[in-house]
Amino acid sequence: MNRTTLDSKNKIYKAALNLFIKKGIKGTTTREIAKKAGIAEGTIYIHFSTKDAIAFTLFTNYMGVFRERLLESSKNCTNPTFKLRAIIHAFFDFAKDEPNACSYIVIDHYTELNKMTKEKNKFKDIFVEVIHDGIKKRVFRKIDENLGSALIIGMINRAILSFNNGLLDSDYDKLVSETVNAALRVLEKNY
Amino acid sequence: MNRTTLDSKNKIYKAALNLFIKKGIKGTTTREIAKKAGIAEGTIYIHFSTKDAIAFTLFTNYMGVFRERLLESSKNCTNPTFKLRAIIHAFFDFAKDEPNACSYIVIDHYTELNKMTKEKNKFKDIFVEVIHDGIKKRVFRKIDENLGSALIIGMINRAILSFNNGLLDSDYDKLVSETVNAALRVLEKNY
Amino acid sequence: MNRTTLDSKNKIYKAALNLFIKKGIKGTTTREIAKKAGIAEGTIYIHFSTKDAIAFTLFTNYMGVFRERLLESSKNCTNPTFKLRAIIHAFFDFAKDEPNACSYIVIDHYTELNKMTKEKNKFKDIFVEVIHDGIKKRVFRKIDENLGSALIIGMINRAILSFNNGLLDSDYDKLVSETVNAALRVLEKNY
Amino acid sequence: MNRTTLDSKNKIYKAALNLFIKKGIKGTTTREIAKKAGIAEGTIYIHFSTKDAIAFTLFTNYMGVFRERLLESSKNCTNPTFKLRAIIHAFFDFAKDEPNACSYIVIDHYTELNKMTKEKNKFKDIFVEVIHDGIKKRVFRKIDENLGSALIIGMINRAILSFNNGLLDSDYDKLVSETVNAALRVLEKNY
DNA sequence: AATGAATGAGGTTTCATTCAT
DNA sequence: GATGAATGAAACCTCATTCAT
Repeated sequence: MNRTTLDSKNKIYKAALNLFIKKGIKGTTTREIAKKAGIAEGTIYIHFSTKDAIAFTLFTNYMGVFRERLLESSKNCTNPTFKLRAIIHAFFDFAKDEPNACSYIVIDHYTELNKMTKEKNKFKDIFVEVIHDGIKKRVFRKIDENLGSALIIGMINRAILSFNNGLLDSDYDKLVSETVNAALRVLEKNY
Repeated sequence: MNRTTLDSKNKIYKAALNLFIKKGIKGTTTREIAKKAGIAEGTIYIHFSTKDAIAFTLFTNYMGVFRERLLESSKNCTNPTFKLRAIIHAFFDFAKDEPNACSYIVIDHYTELNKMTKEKNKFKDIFVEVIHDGIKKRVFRKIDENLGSALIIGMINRAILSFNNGLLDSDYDKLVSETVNAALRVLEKNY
Repeated sequence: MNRTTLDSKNKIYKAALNLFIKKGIKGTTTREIAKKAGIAEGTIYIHFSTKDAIAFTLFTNYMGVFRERLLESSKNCTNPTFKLRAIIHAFFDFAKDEPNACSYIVIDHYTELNKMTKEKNKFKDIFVEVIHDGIKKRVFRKIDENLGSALIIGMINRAILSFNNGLLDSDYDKLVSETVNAALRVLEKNY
Repeated sequence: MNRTTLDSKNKIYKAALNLFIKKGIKGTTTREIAKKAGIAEGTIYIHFSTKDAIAFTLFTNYMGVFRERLLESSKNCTNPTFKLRAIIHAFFDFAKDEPNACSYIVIDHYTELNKMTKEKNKFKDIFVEVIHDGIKKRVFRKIDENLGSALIIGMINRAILSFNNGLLDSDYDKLVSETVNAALRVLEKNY
């Protein structure tokens, strides 16, 4: 792949992501994508077989990046509390660095993306494992690990969503530490 | 409105809701709605001006019902802890009684519904008020009330979502009490 | 199916057939069909699922009619010579009554229609059977029946094609009798 | 023209001919031609101005070759019967040596090629002349020469088509001699 | 009120052709 | 000459909405 190819492809990715999170996948037209990307409509089909293929590839690629960042962030922690904190920080960092991608794969597009991906919530297992480990090490209280993950992920999601919508007064760092705090309150024994 | 009218209208509501939560609003065609409702496509336009009007009315109506149920459930509680517990129970009850409506207005369709309603999260204020009251009464710790609401609502949402997707082992009552427990851990002082 | 439906559908059939024989199936656009039929482009898709479905249905329907006319024409003949004559007459009659249909299913569109129909040349068997019978009855000379059919059908096809293109001076009746004569020369013993 | 040019051009001819007879001219894309020829799509336009120019040139070139072979085969025959036999043999030989070209110019693509060539059936005159001569020499019976040509050409076409489609049991030599026999039965006086 | 065929604007996709490299 | 990404006109098809019955 040469420079030009990458350029066009990336322009499409960027434009499509932008539009998908604002108007949904179905709600975004190829004409809009092309216009926003500054290319011809036909060019889309050099790089992708269908409009949905853009949506799918965006999802898959960013989910991969997201997972890696979560895993990377916590790989050196042995203490479950630190590990959980690291993952939550990484989650918020991703939301800050790649707000569109984060909205797209995590926050908003549940229904439309459900049709595309069989392995739903492909990052949930990372939380499950941390919680599992924390329980085994008696740092976390006994709780269904899947429920624990759901509660923590739900808090993070909604916190980011509310922040992005300007509904929160806190600054971002405060938001993160408060969410970590809340997560530990939910999970830790001595609370 | 006579019997027949109501019948047709209700059939449309039911069919549309069903399809909207599965395929999204944009992803659902009027033909599909008519077919599922067992009526002709043209009949839809006797009762609604546009397809989006169905989506909007569904949202508004159910949001009204939902709000009422949350408010009704807690109107006799003075203790913030009991009040919060009551609201969460009402939330889960609504999700059980009207799973489609609940998915539609609360859980899934953030992006598509955003376009329709300016007053986002029209039930969030109920949580905000309870938390505000709890803090004033020194039952809950000091926390940005909007953040607190976001965390609690996020947990509930994701818990219901996970349950509906068959990802949790717990039975429903256990799920509810665990979620209440988690919410109180997040908010109460003595945790 | 009410009047209107039939009207639209028939208009589409007629327009499409007309264009298909002139420009080919691939060479005919849905826009042209709609325009010639005097309907909206979208209307086509109420009655047919795809453009190719029109082509296929046209082929199947007319091939059915054509076969029936060949069979009907010869059902009362026992003498193979008479039978063959009757079938050839029926062939030419069809070409005269329904020149477009005849062109479409028999004469021109070999390549395009091949893709649509597995049972190629669905009328060849009628010729094969007559020849088979004629050989058994010692009226026709021994010849591979499939080759015999091919030769006769080939002559008829090309005769009609040449006539339609204005390349022949003969009037139609002369053309038919000459072709019958040629067919019998090819097949009969005493020639 | 150097070696390379010829190579590319010939690759295009070969690939295009192959695809045209299978899928039609309209049904074949330049991308397919390029792929089958093992060249880039743009290269086509170095050698040909349009896709249709390939189709037209293929037709014209092969028609020239075909005519020459028919003429060459019979140039030393004075006897009309021998001459006709020679031409039919040459026809079948061409169909054997260049099956794709033969399919393309003679057998299949009547409709699509009609648009390209004004002098239709550019080889028909060869048959007309032989028949004319045969009639004059009282070897052939009186028959409209154009009709006679149509009948003979129709038989040959259909015989080859049936053979190529595997519908005939005869071997090729038998097929040829049977067709010659049939042609003479149609034309010769003493039949 | 109910129907469902018809509409036509607009969506997705294809493809012959161009052009910078 | 050769490449293949880019173009954009035009193809096929969809679908919310209308309207005659």
